[in-house]
Amino acid sequence: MAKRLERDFFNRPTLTVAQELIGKIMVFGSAGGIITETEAYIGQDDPACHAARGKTPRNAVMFGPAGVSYVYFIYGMYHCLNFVTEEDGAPAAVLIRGIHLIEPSPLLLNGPGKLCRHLGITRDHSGIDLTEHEAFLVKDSPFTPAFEATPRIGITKGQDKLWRFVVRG
DNA sequence: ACCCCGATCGTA
DNA sequence: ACGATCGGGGTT
Repeated sequence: MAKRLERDFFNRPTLTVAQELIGKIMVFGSAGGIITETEAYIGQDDPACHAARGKTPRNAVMFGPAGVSYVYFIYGMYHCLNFVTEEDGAPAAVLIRGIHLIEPSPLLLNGPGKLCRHLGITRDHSGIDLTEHEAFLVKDSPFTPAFEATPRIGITKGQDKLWRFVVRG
């Protein structure tokens, strides 16, 4: 039985967490699957990070403790799911861009908007402590897929950084 | 009060 | 490669 990832997993450098999340299992209600694609967004010096221009009501949870969900609404129609990283006070998070769903039926959810749409994740699911919630969590797994690093998708600033991690093949 | 733009997606 | 789409965050 795979073990839940605790706060000490998320409370580390964001690039480490983003890479190690590849292959881990996310559980959301009755849905569960393998994380296949992530992106790192790190603090004030990352122009693509929502927290680049300081704390606002929207990005406030990024400034809080690690292991908490951060869901935002974008393009007037999509939601995107992140996991907060780094120590309390340091704004950073990992965007979950892809999941290979296993339960209740196999399905590849590639793309953060599609992922949230299919699972029914909205801003109501932002600010949830994944180390405490009984039906929203991340579990360890026996998988350690090979992955590659690329520029992040859909951003106009910070394209020089190879902070997207995606399963190879 | 309001303006503007985006961590997207699907089709071409 | 590009246009549809539009809520709401950030600033006035």
